[in-house]
Amino acid sequence: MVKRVSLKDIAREVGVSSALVSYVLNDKKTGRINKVVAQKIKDTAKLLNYHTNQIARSLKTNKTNTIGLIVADISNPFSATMARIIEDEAAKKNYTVIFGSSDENPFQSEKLIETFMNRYVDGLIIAPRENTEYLLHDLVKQEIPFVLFDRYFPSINTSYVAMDNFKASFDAVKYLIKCGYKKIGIVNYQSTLQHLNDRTNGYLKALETLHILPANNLVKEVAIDNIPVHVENAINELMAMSEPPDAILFASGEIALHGVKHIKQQNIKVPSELALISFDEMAAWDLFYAPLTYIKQPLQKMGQLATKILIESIEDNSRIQRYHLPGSLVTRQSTKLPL
Amino acid sequence: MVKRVSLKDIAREVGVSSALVSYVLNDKKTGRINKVVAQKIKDTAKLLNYHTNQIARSLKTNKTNTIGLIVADISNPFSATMARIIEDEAAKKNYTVIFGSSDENPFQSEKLIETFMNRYVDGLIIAPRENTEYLLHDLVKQEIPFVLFDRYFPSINTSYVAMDNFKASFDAVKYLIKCGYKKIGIVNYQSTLQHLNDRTNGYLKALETLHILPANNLVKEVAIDNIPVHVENAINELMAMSEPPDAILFASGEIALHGVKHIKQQNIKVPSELALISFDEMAAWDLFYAPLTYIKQPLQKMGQLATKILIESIEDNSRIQRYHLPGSLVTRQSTKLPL
DNA sequence: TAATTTTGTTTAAACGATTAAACACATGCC
DNA sequence: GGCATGTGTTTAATCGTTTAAACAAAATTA
Repeated sequence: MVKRVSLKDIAREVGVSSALVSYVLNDKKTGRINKVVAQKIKDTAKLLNYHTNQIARSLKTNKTNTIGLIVADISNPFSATMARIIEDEAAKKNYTVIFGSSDENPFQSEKLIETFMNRYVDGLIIAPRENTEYLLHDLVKQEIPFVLFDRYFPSINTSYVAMDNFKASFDAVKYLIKCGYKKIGIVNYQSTLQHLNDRTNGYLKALETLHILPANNLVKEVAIDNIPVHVENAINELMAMSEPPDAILFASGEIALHGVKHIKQQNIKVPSELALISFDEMAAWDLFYAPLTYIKQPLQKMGQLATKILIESIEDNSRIQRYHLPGSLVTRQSTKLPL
Repeated sequence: MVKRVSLKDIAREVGVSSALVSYVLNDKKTGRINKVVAQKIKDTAKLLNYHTNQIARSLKTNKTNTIGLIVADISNPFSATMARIIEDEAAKKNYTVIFGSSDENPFQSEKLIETFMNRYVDGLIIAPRENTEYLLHDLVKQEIPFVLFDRYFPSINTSYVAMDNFKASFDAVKYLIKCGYKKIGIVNYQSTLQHLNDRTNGYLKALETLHILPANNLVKEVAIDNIPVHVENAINELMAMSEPPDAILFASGEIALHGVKHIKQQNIKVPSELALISFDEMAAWDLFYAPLTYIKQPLQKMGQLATKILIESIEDNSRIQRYHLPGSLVTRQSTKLPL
């Protein structure tokens, strides 16, 4: 690699000390510096194609202007979209993003956090996986700024940005009932994550509120170790019931993807035999013969807010902020029109 | 933020110089160091929860163990999948990835490269956008290791990893002909990018080889400024011809997505009235009533190879390597069976 | 004119690691 | 006993910035 230009090189060229060059290029002490000299320094910097060595600056200032982003898996559309929004928001404020996929694996999460800390990221944005509270407690103790998004732990004293999953679920089920569906099932992950439980709870609350008996066996929870198979089984079990559901709420896009594939294969007619609603927006919903009604997460807002909160807490050490943003139900042909 | 433990802290604790601590923790001069002292240093490091300050190390060694990844848009599935593969491969070799989306915008590309260089990334993996040859020439001149992927410029003397787009297209068209289709159209981007031209060229070559007259107006090129609308128009034009095509090859998943949506809306029957093949694997293909036949890119191999080549050229300054990896055609219901 | 203030710039230490070279001491050899 | 060699550790410079403090000269004030 070609040797890069340093402050010293500019200083030598202009015939001043490198301190002065630093002051000029950082617009400090502007009142006192000779305008002519300042201009000459700036010109020379441009001429020599000087660029700050961020590494050296970081070492001195203890600030890297870097955010670490930890998602479940950057290759899934939800994470990727989030990454893009965070990237843009961070860039606006002059931060760069390094990312890692935790793969729903606690060791991996720990390793990522360690890597990021060794690189002295200024803060972290994390979609935490199950059973990683201990890691977050560590972060709190070390006073490292971080913000959770999508998922959160009520017990941990930290900022987060999530959708109001309870209400989104509640509203979706209310809509199904309004359409005339009577037996509504849900397929969710088997998980202790609060945001997923909120989805089931919102579903149950809606049934209760609207005086529909929730049949226990209409709630299916699938293990994350082999989603396609578990989802198929869940649907088979639901449809094999003596009184099978007339509508299903899928608690994530991933679950719905496999669910819809299977339903299509089984020739179950949507929405006449079975109505469907899914969490998350996906391109795939549009290609199904009955485009899915889905719960749209406010990704843009979530990403921007998370980034904003993080940078605020990096820069002003501000207080904890928690948001449950409203989702919106996008109604389409996988559900009938309301009665 | 809580003060972190440095080499000096360990040195003080153990009662040795920080140089010795550095030697021990980096396993250097192992032959000469007193085993007892070495162990004590290691124990103390663990006890104090010491972690190398990568910033300081980087400043001294001029090595950041960081790779900069520049994709068109991290939120699109192709880029995101690639990012994940590169992340994993890089992590294995102890590199971290920072990413940026160029948005098919040359200023943005330039800015990203600059940002990454200021952070002294050890090398770059780039899916370059149109008209950015000048940036890459700069990188070559500055002797910064980089590898292109997906896209490449024949004129630039650099390593790259791409699919053999020409052959993939050729094979897809050959397959369509084998199935009995006679009038085959293609919808591609309007672009000077070699890998996209290869797709059209492979298509043309296949028609020529198999003695099918290529009708010029069966080749449609859409501007990237408003893909959905341009794709709709292209399909409308194709289908309004006196002898409309009986098969269409979509040169990207994005184009196909909008194409299929429109075809479905227009009630054109697939594959009886119109057969479809798309580049790229997408979850959406499975939900269409006639799951798409598609050209699967060897993403895993491309990502791993690109990362491997980059790290090699960072570490051993190795020579240029260029790969055109074979794609594979996954045949499904959007094309009839071969005659 | 001397003291004080202002203006413009430099000095030097620091951030936390790496590493060549120096050093001190022990051991082996003739 | 003297010299070379080996063993174990330290010294000190360096990477490229930032920044408090010092300094020198010019301008202002008393």
